[in-house]
Amino acid sequence: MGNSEAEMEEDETEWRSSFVDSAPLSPAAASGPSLYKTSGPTSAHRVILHFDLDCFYAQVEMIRNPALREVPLGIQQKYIIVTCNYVAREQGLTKLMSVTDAKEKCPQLVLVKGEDLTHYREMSYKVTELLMSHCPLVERLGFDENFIDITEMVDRRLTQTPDSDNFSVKGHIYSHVSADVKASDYPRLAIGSHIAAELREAIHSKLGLTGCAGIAPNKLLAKLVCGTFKPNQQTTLLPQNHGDIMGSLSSLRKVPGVGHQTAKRLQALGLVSIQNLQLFPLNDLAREFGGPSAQRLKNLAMGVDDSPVTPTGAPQSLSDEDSFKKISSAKDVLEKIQQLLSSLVERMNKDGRQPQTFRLTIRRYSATNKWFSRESRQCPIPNHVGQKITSGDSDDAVVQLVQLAMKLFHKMVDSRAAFHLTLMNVCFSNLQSRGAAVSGKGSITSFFTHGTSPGKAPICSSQSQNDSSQSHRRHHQFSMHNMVAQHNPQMTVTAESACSAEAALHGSRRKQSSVVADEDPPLQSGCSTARTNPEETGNTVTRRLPSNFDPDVFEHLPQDIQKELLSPAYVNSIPSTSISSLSPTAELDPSYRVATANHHRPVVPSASLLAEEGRLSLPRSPDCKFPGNVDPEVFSELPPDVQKELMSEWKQQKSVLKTSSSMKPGRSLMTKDRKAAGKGGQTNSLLKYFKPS
DNA sequence: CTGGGCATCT
DNA sequence: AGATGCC
Repeated sequence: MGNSEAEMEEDETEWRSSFVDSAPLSPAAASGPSLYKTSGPTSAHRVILHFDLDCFYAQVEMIRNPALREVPLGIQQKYIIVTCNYVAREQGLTKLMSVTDAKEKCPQLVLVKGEDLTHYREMSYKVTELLMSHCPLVERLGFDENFIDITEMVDRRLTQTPDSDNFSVKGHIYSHVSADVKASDYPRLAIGSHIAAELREAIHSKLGLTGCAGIAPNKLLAKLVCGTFKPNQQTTLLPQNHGDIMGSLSSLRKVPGVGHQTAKRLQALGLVSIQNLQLFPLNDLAREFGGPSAQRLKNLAMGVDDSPVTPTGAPQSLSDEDSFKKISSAKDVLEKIQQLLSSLVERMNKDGRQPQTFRLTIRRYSATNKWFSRESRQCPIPNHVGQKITSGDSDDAVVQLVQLAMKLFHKMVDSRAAFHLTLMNVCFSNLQSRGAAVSGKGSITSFFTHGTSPGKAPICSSQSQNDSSQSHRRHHQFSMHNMVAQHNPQMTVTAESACSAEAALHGSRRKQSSVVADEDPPLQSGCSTARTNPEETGNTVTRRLPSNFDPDVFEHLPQDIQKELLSPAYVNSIPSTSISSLSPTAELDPSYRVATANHHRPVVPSASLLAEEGRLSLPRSPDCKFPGNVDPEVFSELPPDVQKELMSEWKQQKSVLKTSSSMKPGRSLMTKDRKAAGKGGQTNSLLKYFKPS
């Protein structure tokens, strides 16, 4: 593809505007041209980083035991080497090699079992948080990769960098010799490369990990270019080489987003190479994949990827699984479930959120398709069981969950007949934060579960870290010191970093353009929300309030209730009548974005309080339905304990036994409000994934 | 002798 | 619930 730079850029712009989603361009693209249109075509583009840690599991193990650095090391899961260090790679080892093959190639190979992901998971989240402390738009991809949208950070630096003659590009430049490239022609990529270098250095100095970075205008290209120099190096992709890097891929399967199945279907159409797909008529492609998927595939082949960097919150599900040669007795099933649940419940408890749904997955043995065909069944978790998880009554919780799991198991497997399982998985999902609101239409019916354990969900207030220049140091008692200080004694991390990371999460599901508005004043017209949303121009309390909120009521609440109402999960669950820009100082201010309860009744205190007072707010729960012969009025007069018991029994009948008699016509459970409740509730507790233990 | 997670879409 | 995809 001999496209000149300008042509290539034009091409991509036209592709974008002519099809794909008609969504507006990225915030920077929308706000950029007015500020930077003289700086060339690249100004309208995002700057995206992709980070990929080098042989991540092996690095973690080498940190835990430095002696391993000098030997060929493989991380073993069952019979597979999932990754290995570079000493081992020099001897021909690769990822996902069987232990047999690996030992053959490298008899002195040292193996460490890596089936327990705890340490990797913890370190993984430390990396994500460290990145977030510099820039809130971080999206995780697996445990060892992160995307970062640094567009706004770049733009900010650009305005502060008067001297465009001193630009340089850090690290490699794809298919160029750095000296041949005039960095000032690509000021934003050049700045991006410096930010990438700084972030890599931060990860190295504070966490002791090395990794690669790719700098490009979208996630696809950033990921592809990231891998061109390994390990522990970084590469910037210039616009005139977009076509080159796509063309360099040896098969369509190398395109992120094209998996085994998609590659097979493409091959059935005669498409094997990138160019095959680029030239294939969209209509024909759409016949096979449907319009949207076809468009996406073609775009990918062209190196076009408009998908945003979507900040990853706390995980939406926690699961634990084990594979094995054979389980074929009910007793073994029960023991395996118990073992899996014990560890999962512990993790869930540390998370702090309360799971509403439980799922059991199995894989049956079959000579054909051995690693395929998983089956699962799921059901709601009775509230009193969920509370045992949250409250730390783990043993009891496990006992009851095992019962649930066995019921689900028997829905899939007739244990009177012979069976042969090779995998079991237990999963908690529909995770509900303490303080998360369950909203009916228009009103917010909230009930707070939990009550104590203040350390679990710290409410953070802070300001965002400036990306380079000035700093307003403000120290809060925060958890990041322990977290980062494990093996590197001299490092210090200010509380603001961690807090800004947390603050970023508050806005994680917000429109991207509104997320970054930190304390740097120079960013006047750069922030599109400041212009478009009049709510954002004012900082007074009342402007932040939803219209049905009464400030007087709020003021008279106990302080901890106020805190609950201000918690991010609760705030985020509000239908966003006002989208706040993420002002870090606003985070400090208790009056920052106040949530409201339905003001027809008093502001709802915590569920524990309600329960103690004997007023369980049952009818407000959307997935709760009375059997037809129960009078709600009568029910409400029952003692809370009895209410709870009845409720969970009904729920269990409906979901597990699935007897049609107890299933009332009308709405099925768990269908609405998924988004509001689920998404909004999760951000509150991501922090726990960043804390030690 | 092909892990153990996670997410999204349908 | 399952399929598919990412690591």
